[in-house]
Amino acid sequence: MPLESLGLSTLPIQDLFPSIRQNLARHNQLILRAPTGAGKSTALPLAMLDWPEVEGKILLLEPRRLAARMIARYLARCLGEKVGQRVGLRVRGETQVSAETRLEVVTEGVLTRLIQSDPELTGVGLILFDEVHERHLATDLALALALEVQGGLRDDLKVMLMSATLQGQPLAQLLPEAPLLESEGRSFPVSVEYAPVATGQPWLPSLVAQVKRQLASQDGNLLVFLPGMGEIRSAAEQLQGQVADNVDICPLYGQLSGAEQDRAVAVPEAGRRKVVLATNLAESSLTIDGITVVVDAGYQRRASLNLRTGQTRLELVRISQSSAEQRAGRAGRLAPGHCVRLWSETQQQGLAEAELPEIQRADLLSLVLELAAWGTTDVNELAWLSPPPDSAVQRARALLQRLELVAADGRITALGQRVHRLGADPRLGHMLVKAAAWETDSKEPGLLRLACDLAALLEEGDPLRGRQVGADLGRRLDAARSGRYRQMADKWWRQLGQGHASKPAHHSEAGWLLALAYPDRIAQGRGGSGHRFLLSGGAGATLEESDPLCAEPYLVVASLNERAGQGDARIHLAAALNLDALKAVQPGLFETVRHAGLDSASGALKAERQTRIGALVVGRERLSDLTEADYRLALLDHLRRKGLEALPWSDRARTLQARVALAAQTLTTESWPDLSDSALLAGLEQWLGPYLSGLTKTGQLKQLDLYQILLDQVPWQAQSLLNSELPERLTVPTGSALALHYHSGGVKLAVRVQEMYGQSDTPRLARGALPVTLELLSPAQRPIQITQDLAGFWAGAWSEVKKEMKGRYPKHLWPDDPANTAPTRKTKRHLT
DNA sequence: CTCTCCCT
Repeated sequence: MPLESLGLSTLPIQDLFPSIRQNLARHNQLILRAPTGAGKSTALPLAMLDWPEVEGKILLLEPRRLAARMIARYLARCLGEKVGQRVGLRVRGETQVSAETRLEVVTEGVLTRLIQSDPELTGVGLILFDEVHERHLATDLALALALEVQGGLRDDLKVMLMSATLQGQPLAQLLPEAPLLESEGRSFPVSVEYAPVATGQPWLPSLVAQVKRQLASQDGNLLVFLPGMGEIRSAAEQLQGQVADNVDICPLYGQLSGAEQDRAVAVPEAGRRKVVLATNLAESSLTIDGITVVVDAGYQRRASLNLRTGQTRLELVRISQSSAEQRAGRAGRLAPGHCVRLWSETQQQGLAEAELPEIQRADLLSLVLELAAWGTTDVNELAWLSPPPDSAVQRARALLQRLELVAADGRITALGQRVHRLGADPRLGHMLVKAAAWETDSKEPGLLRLACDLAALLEEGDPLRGRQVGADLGRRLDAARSGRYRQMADKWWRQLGQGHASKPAHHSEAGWLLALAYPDRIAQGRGGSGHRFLLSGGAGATLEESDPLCAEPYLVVASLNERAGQGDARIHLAAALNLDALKAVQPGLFETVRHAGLDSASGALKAERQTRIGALVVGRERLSDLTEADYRLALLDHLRRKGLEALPWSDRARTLQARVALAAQTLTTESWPDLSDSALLAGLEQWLGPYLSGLTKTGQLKQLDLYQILLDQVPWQAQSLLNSELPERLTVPTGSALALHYHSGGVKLAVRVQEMYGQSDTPRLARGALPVTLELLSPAQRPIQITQDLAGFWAGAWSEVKKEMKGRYPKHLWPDDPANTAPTRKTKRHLT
């Protein structure tokens, strides 16, 4: 069809059409760089409907539901049709496709599901990935699966990656055979001004001043990029009353209602101007028309998984160069614009080229379950733009196993398949399926309905966010029973709810239900000031001190945020937990262990039977039948807490540690034990345990001969090699056997220079692999020279040293050719 | 002083 008739005649992407067609005829992979406004997600897919090079259906992938819906509507209108005719739409909760549909606009998560249900993607000829540069987790996963389909089952399937920028994106590395086509965008020049904030100064006041300056000096509307809601509110307060009457201040962030967002996006009435204070939302998700000036603070909040604790933390970080460019571009969509950056040109060079892709920093629980549903237990089997980090994959798999969604071999279980089908977060999905089963078994009505309400609340976000109402989830349940919350909860209830009550059980059941989703976030009050808690996963967490939940001995924490550099995480959403109720339904969470330990106050040994949930001790029973094993365990426990320094180290034992470490590097024909501090601490029970027999008090640890115990760890053969090649002492030319000083990097010998006469070159150990660092001393034991090259020293610096020594110690012998002089410990008088 | 998305 003629594009002119669709009002798309002037789009830059058209110039590339002949080239795209040629390449589609010859290749099944293609990379297209096209900035905003080129027409890559509008004119291009429409034109493709008529191209003979494209057979079958076209899938256009969008990262966001809103964008997918708008594009589908726009394209259908261009064809004079409704969505669901030639142009279809498939997003969560909305499917409009028919037999007539040739082009389906879908979100990335939907493609993943399509591939899982039909791995051959029957009828699909081409997949267009839009906005690949944003590198969402869903993009990377959908792409990896699509390439798997293409490589293994469908070599006729065509895949095209479309990205606004290639800066820092490994697209060509992943698809080395794919031709790379580049299109111009359609935008106006944006002048960039660097206005750095003085070091050590808070940046918000500078930003407010800049906004006022730009309002005075430039025409049009301003878009200001800030990291979060808090900064936006504070900036709005500082600007209020400080700007002209015709200027509106419009906050814009995800948590605002649709109407409030619309106000920020709308074009102001004639004679009025606006300042939009926005988060990252305005960088890619929302377009605001009529912006001529961008003021960029240069920060964003970014979620990353903390591998140590398994919690996600939100950090304030600098944006990337690529992101800064996208933000600046927002000023040049309709006319030439201006951008002020609150950093310097030097700092600009220091910014990362692109954002770290989500797959490299996010919690991978969903990703690993999606892969298991597809049948992959080894993530490295797939081709990734950036591979998911092993450590995060292992953590995700461990939790999925704990939730019984995957088996020990990594395969998905029947329960896992049911949870996957729900499309909920795996933790919440587990809670939903178990709640349905419990309601059936216990005949207690409304458990499933309550679980559905809780899951919707946690997936869609806190309806009371930002208000000072404490962390209690119960207070939010009523606020989250309408609108989108209701829609989601109803969907799950329909999937699982046959024969279940439609009225939710009481709030007080929320605690144990949530423990099904968050077994690692059961919290126990730490006593003392009352707002500090310990989590079953081992980390600490705190409530606001005024929060009524502080009075609860146990909580389940549904949402918390670690703060970089500060100790405990802050609890945002939690429910009180009745431990007895939890034990009745989830006895498997509780484990019983015999624990022996030394009372830190009295030093006396005590043994108890502890009931634990992960790191929490929730019950204790004193035991009186102490055994030798108890003493041993208690002493080991004591050492683990105090560290290796609590052992009676001698110089000789420390030296042995260093000798064995050096032996492992230089004498590789033998195998050597790892006697490093970290290995010793980790393996305390194995190497030290046997020597603790008969000891009953910490004071008796002093009796241990650590040198001998460590030496016992070295096999006999290796011991004799150690003694010959890395000896404790070295015999110098005078015959003195001097102590060698071993350390992690090598070995040193301190010796009076006169004792080295007659030695022509540096002595070497470990079959010559290790030169001895010589610290040559004056007759008064003062250092003269440190060298690993004795021959060089004799031939070079010695003549100067000799002169100085002669002046200071005239009674000693200072020869011209020390390498060929007899060594001595004495003065000249003794020689004559 | 909680960023933003997504799920047959």
